[in-house]
Amino acid sequence: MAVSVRDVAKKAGVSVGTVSNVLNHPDKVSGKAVVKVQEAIDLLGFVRNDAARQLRAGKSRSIGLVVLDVRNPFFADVARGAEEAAEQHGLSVLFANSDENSVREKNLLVLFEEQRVAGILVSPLTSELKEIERIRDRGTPVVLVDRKSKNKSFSSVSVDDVAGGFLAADHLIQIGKKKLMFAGGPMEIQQISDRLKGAKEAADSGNVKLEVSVTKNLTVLEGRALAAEILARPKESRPDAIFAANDLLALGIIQVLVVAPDISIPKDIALVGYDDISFAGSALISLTSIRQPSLLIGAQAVELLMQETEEAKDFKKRQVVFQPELVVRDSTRPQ
Amino acid sequence: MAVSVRDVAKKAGVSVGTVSNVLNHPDKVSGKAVVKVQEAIDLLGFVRNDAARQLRAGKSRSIGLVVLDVRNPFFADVARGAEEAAEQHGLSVLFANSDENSVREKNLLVLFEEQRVAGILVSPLTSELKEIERIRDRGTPVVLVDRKSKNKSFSSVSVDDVAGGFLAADHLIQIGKKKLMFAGGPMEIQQISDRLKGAKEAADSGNVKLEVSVTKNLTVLEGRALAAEILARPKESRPDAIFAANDLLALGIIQVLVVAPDISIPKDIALVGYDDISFAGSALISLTSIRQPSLLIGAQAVELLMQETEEAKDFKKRQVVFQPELVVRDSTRPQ
DNA sequence: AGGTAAACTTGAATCGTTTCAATTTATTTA
DNA sequence: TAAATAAATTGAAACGATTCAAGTTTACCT
Repeated sequence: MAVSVRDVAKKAGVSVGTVSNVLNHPDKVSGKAVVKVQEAIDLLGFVRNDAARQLRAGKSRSIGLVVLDVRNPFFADVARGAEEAAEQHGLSVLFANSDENSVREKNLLVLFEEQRVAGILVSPLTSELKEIERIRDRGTPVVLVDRKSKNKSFSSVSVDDVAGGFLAADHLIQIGKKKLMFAGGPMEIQQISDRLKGAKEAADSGNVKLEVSVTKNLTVLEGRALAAEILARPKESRPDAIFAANDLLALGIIQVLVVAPDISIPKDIALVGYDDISFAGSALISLTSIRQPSLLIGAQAVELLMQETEEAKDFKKRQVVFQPELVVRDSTRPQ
Repeated sequence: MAVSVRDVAKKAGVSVGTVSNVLNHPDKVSGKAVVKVQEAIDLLGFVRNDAARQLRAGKSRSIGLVVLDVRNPFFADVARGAEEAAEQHGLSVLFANSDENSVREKNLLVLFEEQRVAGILVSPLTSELKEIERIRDRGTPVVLVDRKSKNKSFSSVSVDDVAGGFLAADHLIQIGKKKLMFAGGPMEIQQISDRLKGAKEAADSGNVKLEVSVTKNLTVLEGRALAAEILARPKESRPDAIFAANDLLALGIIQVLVVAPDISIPKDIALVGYDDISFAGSALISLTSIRQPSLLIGAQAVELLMQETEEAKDFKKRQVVFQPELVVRDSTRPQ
C-alpha cells in the first residue's frame, strides 16, 4: 500500500499533474507519457485512493438506496433497476436495508449523508419524514420509493395499489365470478387497504358481492388456515373467487384447495394473488397475479434524482405513479 | 452544504482541534466547550465529511462483501451475520452482488480496493483467484466465503457439502428406505457434486441402492418434470426416497407427487431437500431439509478478517468448515 | 504567593488526489 | 527562420477532518 500518485510520478519521471491526467484525461497527454505512467502504475501496484478523489471532488459518485428488506424480491428488483439506470449516469449504487428498524434507518441515512452521496433513494419506514426533510434541506437530493409524500415536498415513485386491487377484482368479475372474497391484512398497511379499496370499487361497479376476510399477516400458513376455514363451510356459502393481498397468501390457499376432492380451480374457486413473485408462475396451478414494474420503479427513481440534481433547487417535485399489470395464469384461466 | 469544522469552530469561538475533539474524544474536552460546539453544529447543520476522515485515517471503517446473488436467501443471511459481527467491531458492511458476472466481480473488487475498505469478503465466481491474490498482496485482507482455497493461501469459511449429502441420504436410510434417488445438477457446480458424493458414501455404507438423476438446473419446474417421469414408471422401479440437491427442486417434486392418487408422502416416497429456504417449512407437506448456518458463516468470516488485520501479515490462514444440520419435517416423518 | 501538575486548547502539518494558471516544448505559418 | 499558435507539462493550492507538539489556563498544595 501507500503508493501515491507522487510515487508513480517519480518512477515515471513526470509530474503528479501528468499522472493525474493519464488517469482522468488521457487525451490531454502524449502517448509516450501514457505508456511511461502506465508502466509505473503496474510496476508499483498503484491503486487510486477514492477518499482523496472524493474529498477533492466534493461529491461521491454513488447514490444510496435504503430499502425495508433486501430479501423481498420486489426491492431486489427495484435495486437492480436503480443500478442499471445509475450506471448510465456513471454512478454506482450502495445498498442498505433498514430491516424495518427506524434506528437502523436513521444510521444509514446519516452514513450516506456523511459520504456525500449524489443522492438518496429511500423507502421510508414511517411517514415521519422530519429527518429526511432535514437531509434534503442540507442539500442531498432525496427521492421516495414505494411511497408518496403527502405534501408533495418530495419527488417520489410509487405504484397505484387501488388500481391493482381494481384490476384483480375486475378480472374475476369478467370471467363470470359472482361471490368474491378479499383476503389480507393487517389493514393498517397502506398498500393492503388500498388494494381492498380498489377491489371494492370493482365489486360495486360490477354489482357483485365482496366478502372481506382480514388476516393477521400475509404468509403461506395464514393462507392455509383461511382455506381450511372456507372448506369447512357449506358449499353454497363459499366464495367462487378469492383475491389475496399477496402471492404467499394465495399460494397457501391453493395448497389446501388443490387437494380438496370437491373443488376444482378455477372452476369452483378462482384465485388472484399480488406481487407476481417467482413462485407464482411455478406453483402446481400457476397463479394469476398483479405485477408491479419493479425494475422501472428503481430506474425512474434514479431519473428523478438526476433531474433534481441538475435543475435548480426550487425544482418542482414530481410524483410518478406506475400502474400495475395483470398477469393471467391457470388459477383464473378456464381450461 | 459546505459547512466544515472550521465554520463550526468560528461559530463556537474555539479552534478546529477542539471541534474535532468534541466529535472524537469528548473526554478530552471541557463540558462548556462540548455544549458550545454542539450548539454550533446543530445551528449550522454540520455533517462530517467522511472522505476527509478516511483520507486522514488512511482506512475506511467498512468491509466489502461481494456475493454471487443478493436474492439468494443464503447470501442474504450471510450478509446479516456479517453485518452483526462487523457492528461489534465498529465497522459497517457494504453489500454488492456480482450477479455471477466476472466483469462485475472485478469492478466491485477494484471499487472496494479504491475505497481502502478494512477488508473484503468474497464468494468468488471462479477458482481463478489471481486478481484476488493481487489485491491481498497489496494489503487488503481477503476472506473467501462459501469456498475453500485449494492452496490454503486464503482464510475461508465454507460448509461441508459432502457431510450435508451424507446427512440427507443417511437419514433416508435410517427411516428404512432402500431405493434412494439423488436429483440435481449440473454436476460442474462443486457444491452439487459434493452433495452427491456424500450421498454415495451414505448409500455405500448403508448397503442401499442410489440412482442418480442429473437435472439441468435446480428449479421448481425441473422438479415437476422429474416427478412426472417417476410417476410414469411402473411402481416397482420407482425410488422410495429422493434427495434433491436443493429445496426448489424438492418442492417441484412434492407438488406433483402430492396430487398423484397412488402415492403417499413419506410412506411411498420420502423427500429431503437442501438449503432450508423459508418455503420449505410452509409447503403443504413440510419439507425435511439440510440447513447451513448462514448467519454464522457471515459472522465467522468477519472474525477471520479481524484476525488477519490485527496479526502480522504472515498470519497463518485458517480454513473454517461448518457442518450442516438436518431439519426433519413431514416429508420424511412417518405419521 | 509561589510552584507544580493536571487539564485543556491551539493551529500548523498531514493524508492523496485533482485542478488550473503558468511555463515549457512542439508544430505550423508567413 | 522568426513569429505565432497549439500541445504538453509542471507544481503549488485546495478539499476537510484529525493529530500532536507546544502553549495556556486551571486546580491544588504548601
